[in-house]
This record gives sequence, C-alpha cells and structure tokens, in this order.
Amino acid sequence: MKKILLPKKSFYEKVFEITKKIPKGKVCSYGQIAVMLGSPRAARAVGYALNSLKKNGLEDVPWQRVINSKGEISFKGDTIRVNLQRKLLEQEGIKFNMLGQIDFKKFGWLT
DNA sequence: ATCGTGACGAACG
DNA sequence: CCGTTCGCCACGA
Repeated sequence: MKKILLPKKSFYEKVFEITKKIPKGKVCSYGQIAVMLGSPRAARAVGYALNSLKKNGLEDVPWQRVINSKGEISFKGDTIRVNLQRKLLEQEGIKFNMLGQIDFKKFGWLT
C-alpha cells in the first residue's frame, strides 16, 4: 500500500517551477498553470503565488511570461508593472496586437 | 481555526 | 459586445 506522497513544496513553489520552465519567447496563462498543478480552478491561487513572488525573488522566475487567459497582461492598479512586463516580453520577441494582447497561437507555451 | 483577499476564469444578463 | 456575479484555490492575519 502506498501512500501518495503529496508535494512537499507549497502550491506556489510549484507555480514558480513551472513558470521557470516556460521557454523564452513563450507565454502561459494562469489557468493553464493551474491545470498543470492539478487544480484547473486554482488560477487565482496561481496569480496569488506570483504576486507573493515579487517579495520573494522574481529574478529567478519569469513571471512576465504568465498572463491571463485572454492573452493579456493582468495587473490591478500597478500599471507600472504592466509596462515592465510588456517591455520584457517584447524583448523576448513576443508581440502584442493593437489590443495589447498576445497571440497564444504563436507564443503560447503549450498551445 | 475562521475570515478576507487576490496578477483568474467561465457563465450570465 | 461589455459589465457583473459566482466559484475556485491557497495564503496571511
């Protein structure tokens, strides 16, 4: 009988790992990451994790590559961060349409 | 332990 | 089409 070893790492730790796995020039949505973690409905938690990340050390995590399901950068009130994220993504070769959205068909990690 | 919150998502009207 | 509501999960106080 075996017992299923539950992940030692906290949910958001796993979020970080997955985020690190996102190749340069690709993007992924919160919901998609939530699915990878086994909780398709935990998109909010994913966002929460990345938010917490900013005070942990976002240097190791390409949080910029994580966007919402609409392919758009989702920030609340921090337009400064939005600008930064967009800038970083553009530096990786990701392009935004005139709506400020990213085409998952082209830049989606798993899509 | 309970409550509130938050970088979301899908459904409704 | 847009705005709003509900549900979801994990974390901090």
